[in-house]
Amino acid sequence: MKLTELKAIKLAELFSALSDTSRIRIIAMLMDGEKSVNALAQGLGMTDSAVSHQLRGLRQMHLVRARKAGRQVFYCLDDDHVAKLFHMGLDHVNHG
Amino acid sequence: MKLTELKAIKLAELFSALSDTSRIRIIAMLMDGEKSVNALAQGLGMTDSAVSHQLRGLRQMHLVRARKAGRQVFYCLDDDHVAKLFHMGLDHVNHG
DNA sequence: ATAATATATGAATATCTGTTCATATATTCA
DNA sequence: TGAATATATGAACAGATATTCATATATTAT
Repeated sequence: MKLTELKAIKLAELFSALSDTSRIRIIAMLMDGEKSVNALAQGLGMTDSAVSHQLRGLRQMHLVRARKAGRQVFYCLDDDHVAKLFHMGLDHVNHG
Repeated sequence: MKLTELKAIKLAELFSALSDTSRIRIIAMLMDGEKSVNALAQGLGMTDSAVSHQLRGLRQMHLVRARKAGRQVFYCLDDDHVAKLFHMGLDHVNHG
């Protein structure tokens, strides 16, 4: 298959965004609907800061989207593309 | 979504396997059919050693499979699951 | 057996990555 | 305005990772 160097880099970046346990768990939580940074941090046993740092990367990859409400920021999955990728990955892991 | 810690780790490992430009390009080449280690190295401008190291990781993740023929080893994608993940990633990158 | 070839592997190194800690920004409340 | 809260950001450090180089293993050919 033909693949420009740029696309190869973009693809690697996309999968990199999913290549960490913390981010995987963030995305899994967001599948139940939007959550604030703190709610995510609480749910995952991480500091707000660590979660915020990770969300930045996910945002840049367009995997999550932010909505500001007062002083909170609620994050949700950017589109169902993300969930599809996630589930397809799970299928592979579950040895499908 | 509920996700055991083990599954989260497995998922992250799977996507990690796709999180590097070299491996992405290896997989892209293998979409055209099986290739020897040296053929991959030539095609990618990498050393045989570097490619071999990466193939080991891809093998352990069950993303590629090896077939030995004489002193050569031919690699191919393990199943079409891999190609599907790859293409779905491309869709996202191509902003679908 | 010896040489040559294809791949694999281990150690070393340079780079990248995730978390922490301190601090900044923004918003609400008193 | 000033205190409190939610999130973001930068620097620094520890741990992971990809490549290189040297070497090992396995197979074929002479």
